[in-house]
Amino acid sequence: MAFWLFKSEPDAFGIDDLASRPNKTEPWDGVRNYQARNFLRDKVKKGDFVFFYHSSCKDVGIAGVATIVREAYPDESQFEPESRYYDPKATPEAPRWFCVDVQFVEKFDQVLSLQAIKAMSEITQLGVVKKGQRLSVMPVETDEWQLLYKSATGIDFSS
DNA sequence: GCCAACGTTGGC
DNA sequence: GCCAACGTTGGC
Repeated sequence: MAFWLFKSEPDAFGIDDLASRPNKTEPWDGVRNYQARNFLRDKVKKGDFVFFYHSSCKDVGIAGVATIVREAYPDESQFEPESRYYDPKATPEAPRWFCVDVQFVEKFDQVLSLQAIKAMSEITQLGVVKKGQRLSVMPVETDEWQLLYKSATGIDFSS
């Protein structure tokens, strides 16, 4: 079991949107960066946990937790010419982009802000605090997950 | 809206 | 394979 951080712009799709979906589940599609794609395709497994991060908005930071309920499968939007995620070089026989399904677990009472995360001296590996890491899908070290979760909720994380 | 930091593209 | 130009990301 592993831990991840997924970024999304809440104006487009935020944690409240995930919570209101049928089964509180939604495909995490539209990832169009190869390094992030490789994580999704090869490393993200069913049962893994995800910090749902809100970017480019008023309250930037970790908004809550989700879990992986379906592992990598081809992202349909790459085949749809009208989609903003359309990729003319991708075919169903040779898909280039993948998605996973995520399910809502919990929303934090308040967003664990980027500012607060940066202020935690123990958090040194997380991509959002490191210079030049703008992946939309990134791994989270287990010990840093525990610290961040405790900081956000006041309780120890347990699956 | 600014702009730094990346990633991708394409000519050579 | 290099690298300049261009597009995108994302905090501020």
